[in-house]
Amino acid sequence: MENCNTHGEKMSLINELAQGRELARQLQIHLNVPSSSHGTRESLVQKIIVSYEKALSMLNSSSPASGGEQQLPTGHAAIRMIESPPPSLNGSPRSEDSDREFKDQDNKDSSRKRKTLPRWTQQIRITSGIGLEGPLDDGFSWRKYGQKDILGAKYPRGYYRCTHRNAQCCSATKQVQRSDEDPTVFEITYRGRHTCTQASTSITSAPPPPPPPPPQNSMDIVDPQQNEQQPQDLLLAIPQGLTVVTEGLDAGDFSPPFMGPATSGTQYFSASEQGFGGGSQGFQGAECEIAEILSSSTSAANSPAALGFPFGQADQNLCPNFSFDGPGFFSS
DNA sequence: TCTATTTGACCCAA
DNA sequence: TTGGGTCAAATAGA
Repeated sequence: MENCNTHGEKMSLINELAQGRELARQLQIHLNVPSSSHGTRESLVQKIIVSYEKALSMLNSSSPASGGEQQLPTGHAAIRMIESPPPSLNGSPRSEDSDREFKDQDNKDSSRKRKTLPRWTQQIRITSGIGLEGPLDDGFSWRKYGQKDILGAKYPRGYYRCTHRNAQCCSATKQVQRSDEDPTVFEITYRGRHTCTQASTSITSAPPPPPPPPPQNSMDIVDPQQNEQQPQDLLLAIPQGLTVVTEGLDAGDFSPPFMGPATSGTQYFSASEQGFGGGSQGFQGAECEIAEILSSSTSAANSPAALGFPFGQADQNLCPNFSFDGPGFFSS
């Protein structure tokens, strides 16, 4: 474990730096996109700063000796990364642990600790007519468990967890935050991975499409051309054409090079209704499996390769239909 | 009756 | 101390 921690720190550091670089690239791209919102740029700058500060903090205080816990001294969003440092190590016991541990018996290793789950973000832009009902439907059953106004954000953030949380101990959650700068853009932050089999079960009856994002470092690029869409209309009826951008921002355990530096820059998913229907099932099923694979690999895990692997393999072994390119995102 | 959503309160991390 | 994340009771809808 300690090794993992030490190694983990290193990885975290690397990830932070790589993330910073990625974000800088994104920013660069955004700067070249006239229609890119100011807010987006700012948020990128923020992320870059945070990222580098974290990296510096790690370096400064970094005596890996500190076994475990990757607390970031200066305390910013210490959050993120880390797949599953056992709660016990993670410290901060307290009533919380005693209480919750009890309740969250299922997800022991990811208890309710906020920072222990890997996170990654997708930005989804609704460009035209895909029905947007409730939370963006990514193929999984989510149950809303909360909503909160976020400081500085125009729109409240919705909190969702996997419907099968109890039944199948699935600890996946997601947060949906609509961009205040560009209401057509939804930032979806996924946490944890689906360990449930809902995908496979729901598949039998014609369900929806695909999935959440494989953690990966990519970009959040907004299609300039789509920018003209009107929020209201879009929200009511989104014809077809939804763009999804993922940022593996917080997936500390995922190595940046995952997608390959050159290509990772632009993970720009677009989906049409057609895309939804087709391949979605397989995708979905695969996704869940992937989640499992990831879970295991990440917890074991230190090797980026191991992380990248599942996708490539899953793609072929688990489900031929698995593809990021055609994943639908909203089902109706 | 069951399931999902809403919402106020609580707790934790920063 | 504050903001974010989660819980759980109340409520609504199927």
